[in-house]
Amino acid sequence: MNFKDIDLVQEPNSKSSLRLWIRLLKSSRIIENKLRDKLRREFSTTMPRFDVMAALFRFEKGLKMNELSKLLMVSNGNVTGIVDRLVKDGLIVRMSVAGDRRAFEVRLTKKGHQEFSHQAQQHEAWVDEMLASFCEKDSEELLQKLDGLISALSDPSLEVKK
Amino acid sequence: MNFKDIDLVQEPNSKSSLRLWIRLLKSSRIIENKLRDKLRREFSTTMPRFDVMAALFRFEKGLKMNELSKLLMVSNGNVTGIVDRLVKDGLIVRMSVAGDRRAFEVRLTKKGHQEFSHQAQQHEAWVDEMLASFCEKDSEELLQKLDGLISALSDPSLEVKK
DNA sequence: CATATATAGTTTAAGCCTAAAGCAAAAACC
DNA sequence: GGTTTTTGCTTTAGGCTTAAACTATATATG
Repeated sequence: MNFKDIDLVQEPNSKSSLRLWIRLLKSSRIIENKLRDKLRREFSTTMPRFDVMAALFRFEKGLKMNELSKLLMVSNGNVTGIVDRLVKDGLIVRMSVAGDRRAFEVRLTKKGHQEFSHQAQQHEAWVDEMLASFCEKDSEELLQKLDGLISALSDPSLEVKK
Repeated sequence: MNFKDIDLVQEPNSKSSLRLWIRLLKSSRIIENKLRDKLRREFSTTMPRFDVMAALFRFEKGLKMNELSKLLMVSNGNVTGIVDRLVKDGLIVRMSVAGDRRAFEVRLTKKGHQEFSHQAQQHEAWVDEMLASFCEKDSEELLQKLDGLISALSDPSLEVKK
């Protein structure tokens, strides 16, 4: 992908909601694409793997599969596959939960913890490099606006009718 | 997916760049998930299909495969598959380009145009419904900040080193 | 002109992702 | 206690996505 051509994209004169959504999608796609590229080149890993490990890094005691899937906002079955591969690579482990023979706790292994610590540091540096110039100016405001957006989106009273 | 549980997600105290990126990703995931759901339920279609048709709707004269992939910021091979399926469904056509036997122009068929017009109207209404309450307040500012972000991201001088 | 390089697009392998169906265990109900 | 419903997770089928390899055509270069 060549990111120099992105400015070919020009939005039509639509309502502000739609324009907002298109910008939102575009900015996160740009960042996502760059990060994916870096993760692959530098660490031979992917965003979904990184995301799972990040969640487990934060919740040291471990997470159940369904907690993981809620946290990452992806489907249940999706998590199964990613976790399978991380287990195969010795980066995480499934542990049975006392009192519930259906459930698993997933945790980082020592190797996984080490590997992720290193990756996370670089990852943060990349994000910083990408956003630094923007963040000097007015990141705090954008941050707050996005928070407002997120809570508006999560407000059940506004839930799009099922 | 149950969107009522999204507020379980709480970010750690990290640098503002990282926090900004996480929020950005989260807000677009919420919207993306809701729209995917609606598109599937109402029109039995997907976001990638919708995106391709939207691009072709805007560029009535048609687009070449590589133009499409730049516009949508996805890989070349990805577009091939989506276009294949849309062609099979009679919604778009591949037309040969005079003077270049490698290239194709892709265009909406009459059926595709009709179908998309209808979908686009609903799509805009959904986005509006989701974002309306937020947009009344301060969408214009957020819009401009995202534009600033996008141009900062697209600035080659800041390009993350290959 | 002949060769080299670049461009347009497809194919492939592997992973990501969803919805829906399925399985087993737990919880609720009667 | 026995039945029903719910919950936790996996499997499946099908589509999405990428990077890399590949084919064919076009362009540049000597």
